[in-house]
Amino acid sequence: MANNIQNIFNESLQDTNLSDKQKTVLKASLDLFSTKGFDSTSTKDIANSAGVAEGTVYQQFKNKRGILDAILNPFIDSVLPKIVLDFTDAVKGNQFDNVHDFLTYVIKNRMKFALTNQNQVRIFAQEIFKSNKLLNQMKKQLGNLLDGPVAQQLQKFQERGEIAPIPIPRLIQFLFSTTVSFVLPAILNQQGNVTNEQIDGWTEQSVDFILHGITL
Amino acid sequence: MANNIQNIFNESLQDTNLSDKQKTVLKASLDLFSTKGFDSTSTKDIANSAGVAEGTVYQQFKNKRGILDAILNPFIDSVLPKIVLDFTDAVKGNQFDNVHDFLTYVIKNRMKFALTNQNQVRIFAQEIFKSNKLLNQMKKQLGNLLDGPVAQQLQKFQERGEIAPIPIPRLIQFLFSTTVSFVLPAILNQQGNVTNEQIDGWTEQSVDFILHGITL
Amino acid sequence: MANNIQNIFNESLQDTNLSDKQKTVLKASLDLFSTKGFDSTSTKDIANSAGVAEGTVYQQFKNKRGILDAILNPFIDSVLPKIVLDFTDAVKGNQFDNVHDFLTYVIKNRMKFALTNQNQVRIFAQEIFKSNKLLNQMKKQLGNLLDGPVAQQLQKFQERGEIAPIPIPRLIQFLFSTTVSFVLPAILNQQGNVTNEQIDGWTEQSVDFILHGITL
Amino acid sequence: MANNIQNIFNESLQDTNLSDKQKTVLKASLDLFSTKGFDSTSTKDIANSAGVAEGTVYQQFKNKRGILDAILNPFIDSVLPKIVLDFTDAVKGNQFDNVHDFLTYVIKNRMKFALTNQNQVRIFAQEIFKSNKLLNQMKKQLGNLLDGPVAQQLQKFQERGEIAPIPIPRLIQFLFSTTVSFVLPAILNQQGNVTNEQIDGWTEQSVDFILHGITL
DNA sequence: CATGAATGAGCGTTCATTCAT
DNA sequence: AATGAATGAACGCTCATTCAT
Repeated sequence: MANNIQNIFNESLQDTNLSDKQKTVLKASLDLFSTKGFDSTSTKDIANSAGVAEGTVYQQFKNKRGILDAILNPFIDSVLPKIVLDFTDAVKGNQFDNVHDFLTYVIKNRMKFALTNQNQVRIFAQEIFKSNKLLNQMKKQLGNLLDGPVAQQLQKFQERGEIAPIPIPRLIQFLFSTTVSFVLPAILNQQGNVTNEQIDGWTEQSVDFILHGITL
Repeated sequence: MANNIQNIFNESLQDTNLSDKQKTVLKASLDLFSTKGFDSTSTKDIANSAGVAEGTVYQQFKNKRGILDAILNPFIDSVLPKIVLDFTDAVKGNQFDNVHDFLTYVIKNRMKFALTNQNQVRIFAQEIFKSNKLLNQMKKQLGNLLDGPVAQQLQKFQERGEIAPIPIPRLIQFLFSTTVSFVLPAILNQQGNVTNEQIDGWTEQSVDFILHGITL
Repeated sequence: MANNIQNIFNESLQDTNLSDKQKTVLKASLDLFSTKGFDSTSTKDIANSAGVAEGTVYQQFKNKRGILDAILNPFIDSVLPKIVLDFTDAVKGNQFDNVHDFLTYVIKNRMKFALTNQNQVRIFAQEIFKSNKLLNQMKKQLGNLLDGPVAQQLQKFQERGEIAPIPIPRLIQFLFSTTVSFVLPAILNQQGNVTNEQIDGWTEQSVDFILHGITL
Repeated sequence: MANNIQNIFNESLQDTNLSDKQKTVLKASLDLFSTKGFDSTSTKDIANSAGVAEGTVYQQFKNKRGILDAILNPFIDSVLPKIVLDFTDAVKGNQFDNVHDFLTYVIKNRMKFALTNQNQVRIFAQEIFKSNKLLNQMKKQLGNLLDGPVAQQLQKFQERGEIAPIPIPRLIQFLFSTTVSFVLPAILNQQGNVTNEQIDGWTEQSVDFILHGITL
C-alpha cells in the first residue's frame, strides 16, 4: 500500500498525454514552485531548469497558471480522493479490531503520503492562502472524507465504546493536526530523507498522544 | 492581558519614527499582502490603498521587501518574544496550581493573539515557505520559548507527576498543533469576527483533548 | 475656415490632459501607424520614435489599442462631426445662391481637411476594413450628414429646380467619390505638400464633372 | 464574359503547381486575410482553417508573406491585366457605336469583377497602404490601362465629339471613382450576395451621372 | 516630506519558422 | 509530401524604483 501511495502522482502523470519534454517541464516547475513560490518563478526559470526553450513550455500548457493547475488539480481531484477511498479495500482486508492499530495504520499512511509528496504539499500550502477556489476544493474533499471509511471506522469504535463521544469531524481534526505537527517541520526544512524508522517513531508518539493525552 | 496582546503590534508601530502617512502605508500593505500575497501586491496597489503617491512609499521604506520586513520583523523580533516574556509577570501574579487552569490560560491567550493578528499570521505563513531566513528566525524564537516560563511551568508539573514524562519540546508541539487546528480554519476563511464564546469553547475542547486524548 | 479645419485635431489634442511627452507619443504613433500600419508598429518602435521609454507609453494609454483610439476617436467623434456642423454657420454667413459656388466651397473645404489629416485618414482607411465598430461609427456619422446643412442646401437647390431629382444620399455619394478620386492618390503617395493651386484645380475639375458629366 | 471573370483567379490557381492541400491553404488564407487582416492572421489560424498541419503551409510557401504574394501577385500581374486586355476581343466582337452602351458594358463588367473578387480586393486595399511595392505595381498596371483598349475607345468617342475634351486619365479616374462608390460599401459590409438586378441599377445610375452630372 | 512622471528590466505569451520523423 | 513538437526572437505590458519638482 505504501508503495501505491508513492506512485499515485507518477501514475497520474503517465495517464496524461504529456511528452517527455513536457514532463520535464512539470518536474522542474514542481521543484521551483515549491521552493521559490509560484509568483517568484519565471517561465524562463522553468524553461532553463527543464532544458527546453521557453516556447516549448507553452506547447502543452495554456499559460503559467496552467502548469500550477497541472500540479495541483491531480493533487486535489485525484490523489487526495484516491488516498481516501483506498481505505475501503484496506479496511475490508484488514480488520482493525482495536483503535490503536487503526490509528497507527492511518497516521503512518498519511505521513508517508505527505512526505513523499512534499513539493506538492508545499505548493498547495502556499497557494491555499491566495486562492479561494483552492480553499473551497479542499473543503469539499474534507467533506467527502467525513463520509468515507475513516469516519465510518471511527464511528464503529465510538459505538463500541472504545472512543470518547467526540464529534467525528473534531476527531479527524485532532488526528490531522497531530500528524501535521510531525510532518510539517520536515517539510518546511525540506528534509528529503525521512527514514521509515523516524516515521515509525513519529507515528507511535502521535498515537500515544491522541489516545491518552499528556496526563499520566 | 488580552488588550495588551491586541496592542503590541500597534505599540511597536509607535516606537518607530514613521509618519502618519507611512503608517497608513504599512496598514494597507498588511491588508494587501495578507489577502493577495506579497508577490501579487504591487506598490501601486499599496499606494492607492494608502491614499498616497507611489513615491511616498519609498520615503521610509528602501524597497517593497522593506515593507514586508517592517511587518514581519516586529512580529518575529518583538511581538512573539513579548508574548513569551509577558508570562513571567503573568505566572508570578497568577499561581497556576493545576494543569487544567494553566493550559486553559495559555491556549486561550494564544488563540486570541493569533486571531487578533490574523493578517500577520497569514503573511508569515505564506513567506515562511519561501524564506530560509524567516524559517531560521522562527526556529530561534521557538528555541527561546523552550527556555521560557511556559516550558518551566510545564516542567514543574512534570516534576510534580501531574504530566506524563514526555519531552518538553514535544509537549509544546502538541499544545501548538491542537491550538492551531482550531485557529487555522478561521484564519484561512478570513473570519474576522470570532467571538469570545467560540474561543472559550475551542479552548475547552483543546484542553480536554490535550489532557486525556480521545479514549474514554 | 480652412485654418479652423487645420487646427481641429490639434485643438482636440490640447483639450486632453496629455503631457508633452505623451503628445510626442501620439505624434509618433500617428506617423508610424499611418505608414507601417497598426499591427506592424511595435510599442518599442513608438517609444524609440518618440524618444521616451517604453513604459512611458503606458503611463497615459492603457494599451497599444488605446493609442489607436486616441487617434481615431477624436477623428470620428469630434473632428468629423465638427466639420459637418460647422457648415451651419458657414451657410448662414455665406448665402450660396448657386449650385456651382456651393459645391466649390464644400469640395475645396473637404479636400483641405483630408489632406491636412492625411495620416489619420490613412490609419482610418486601414482600420475600417478590420473593425466593424469603426465601420458602424462611420455609418452613423454619415447618417448625421444626411440630416445636416449640406443635405438641406442640396434639397433647396433641388426644390428650386437647379439640381436633378436624384436622391440626396446618392448626390452626396457622387460628391464624395469625385472628391476622393483626387485626394486618395495624393494620400496613397504620401504627398505632403499639395499646394492651394492644385486644390483649386482639382476642385474646379470636380465641380465641372459633377455638374455636367463628361458629355459636351 | 462575366463567367470568364469569375474564373480568372481560379484559372490562375490551376496554372500553378500547387497540390490540393496547398490550394486549401490559399483559400483559407484568402478568407482570413480579408476579414482579419494579414497581420492579425497567424499561420496556426491558417493551418487550422485549412485542416492541415502548420508545417504543411511551409512546404509550398517560403513564409507567411509568400502566401500573401501568392494571393496578390496573380491579382496584380495576371488578373488585372487579363481583365484589361480581354477588352480587345470584346471590343472587336462588340462594336460600341455609342458612349452609353460602352460605359454600361465597361462599368457593369468591372462591378461584377470587384464583387466576385471581394476578398482579394479587401486584402489589396489593406495592403496598398503599407506596401510601396504594391502601390507601384498598381500604378504600372493603371499606366498600361491608359494604353489599352478602353482608353482607345474613349479617345475615339472624343474624336467623334461625343465626349468632352477631358484628358483620358481624368476620364478614367471619374469612371473608376463612380464605380467604386457603389461597390465599396458592399465590400466594406461584406455583402456576399449582390444580385444582378442591383448591379444593373447601379450601372445605370453610374452611367447617367457620368454622362450628365447632376444638373437637369 | 510628498509627489507622480519617467524609467527600463523583465515578465508571460505569441508566433513565424525549422526539422526530425 | 506531410507532420507537429520544438524553437527563440520579439511582442505587449507591468512594475519596482528613481528623481526633479
